[in-house]
Amino acid sequence: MMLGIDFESSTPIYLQLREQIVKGIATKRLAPGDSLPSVRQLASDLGINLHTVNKAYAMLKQEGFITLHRQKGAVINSPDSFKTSDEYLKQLCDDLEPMIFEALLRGINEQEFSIVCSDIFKKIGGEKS
Amino acid sequence: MMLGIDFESSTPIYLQLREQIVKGIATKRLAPGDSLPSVRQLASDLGINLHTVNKAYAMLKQEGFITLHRQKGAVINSPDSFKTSDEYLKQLCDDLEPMIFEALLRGINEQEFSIVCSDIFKKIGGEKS
Amino acid sequence: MMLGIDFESSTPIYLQLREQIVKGIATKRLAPGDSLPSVRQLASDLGINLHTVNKAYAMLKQEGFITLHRQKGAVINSPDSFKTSDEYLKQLCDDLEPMIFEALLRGINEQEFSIVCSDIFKKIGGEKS
Amino acid sequence: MMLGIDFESSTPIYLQLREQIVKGIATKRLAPGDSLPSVRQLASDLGINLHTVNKAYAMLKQEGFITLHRQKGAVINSPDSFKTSDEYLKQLCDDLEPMIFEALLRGINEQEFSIVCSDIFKKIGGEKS
DNA sequence: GTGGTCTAGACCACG
DNA sequence: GTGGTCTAGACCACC
Repeated sequence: MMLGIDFESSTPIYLQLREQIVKGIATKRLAPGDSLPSVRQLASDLGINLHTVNKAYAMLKQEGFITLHRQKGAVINSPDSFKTSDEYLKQLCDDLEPMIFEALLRGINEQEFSIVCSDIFKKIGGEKS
Repeated sequence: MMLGIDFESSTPIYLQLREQIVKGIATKRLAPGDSLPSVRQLASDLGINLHTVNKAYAMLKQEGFITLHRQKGAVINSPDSFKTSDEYLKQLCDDLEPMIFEALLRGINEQEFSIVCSDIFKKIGGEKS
Repeated sequence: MMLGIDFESSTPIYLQLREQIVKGIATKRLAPGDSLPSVRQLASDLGINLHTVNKAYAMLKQEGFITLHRQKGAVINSPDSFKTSDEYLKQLCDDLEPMIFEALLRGINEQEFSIVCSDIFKKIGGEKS
Repeated sequence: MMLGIDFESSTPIYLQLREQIVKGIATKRLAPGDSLPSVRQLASDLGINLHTVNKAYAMLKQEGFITLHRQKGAVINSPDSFKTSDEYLKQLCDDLEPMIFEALLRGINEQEFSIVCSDIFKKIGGEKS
């Protein structure tokens, strides 16, 4: 599992970490039961702070994506355990809305926006190695 | 023009302000040529500091959405002037991608995601009063 | 003499006014001895404040470009009276230097910069109607 | 890196700061990858407020000249990333034009103006130590 | 009256 | 330690 961190990005490292792992699960490169590297391991691999990895793991745990075992470290949960919640759906809409407003303002209509999304889905499909 | 600020939100006030104004333009409630309240006015209306409003206005100006007029204050630009740029499109994809990964992970497939977007577009259409 | 003011520009109106008049003299559209409109006249023509025009005229006078007569109003001086001063030359260099630094940084070399200047001179030649 | 601020100047401090840094990069005294002092550091060194430095850095970041790194502070970008844009070229002409008009008016012809520019380029070459 | 600049001091998120 | 955000209050240029 390759984790690429962009140290110049404005999105915090721990969030990038979380995103990458989420991405790994979504694309099946990380299957349920798989273990993530230990906090120390990953931190030293990426050259980042322990706390940063910890924060990402804690977040993933809190969201139900992984389970933290004392010995086995971080383990990917079964996808069944984190189905769509109304709460999440609402969050998604709230995040999407301002993006769509801006897209509209920049001359992107519903159809074009749909194509952009579709392209991303396609790209993901291709990555499902 | 109603501007509602959520002081509890984790997104900075000046960004909320920006979003609201972008929204106002996208829904035609703010037409090209319309004036926005003065920095001081809006700040006092919202009970926030004038610098915060200033920052939002400066950003909108920099993005080409408004023009800071000599004494008429802030004026909405014509939508023709801020068409889609490749740069923006790339940004949009980069923002969208992690959201889509997470949606997938939570059991939302492409079609469902599309419906969510579509619903937002519809909602916007309705607000275009 | 057409004076075009850009109310959206960030350069103050009185400076735009000054620039335009300087331009008029440089391109010979305003010859020595010619009169400028009265302060009141010009202000009302352009829809701007009296003080603004006044400020521009005062500046031009102070620089020796025009003479303010009580009755005849503002009159263009002979070009002989405002020859290059060392002081001006120094000012010019100081203004030019940062622009040249930035040009360099943006990949414009001396020759290209020279062409840009040359083009402007050519354009001016053409306007000398 | 010597940064000299002229507190008497009418050009804002944050712009002077920006100019100086641009100058530093153009003359290679600041190479890609080099770090700038932290906002607080520079502010205290110069005896100015940290917000003023911040504004300059934010501007340089927005222009693509530097990257605000997570903890390494501000880092100079590679010059490849900020090549000439049409937009910039237009801006340059607009800035240059009035200066050239005034130069003409003060008896400086195209050739002499060219020499002035050339001298500045030479001077820069000399500073490239 | 407008926005632009500068200062000062505070809190927070990130690492 | 870093930068990002917000507040507060001041002065200035422009109109």
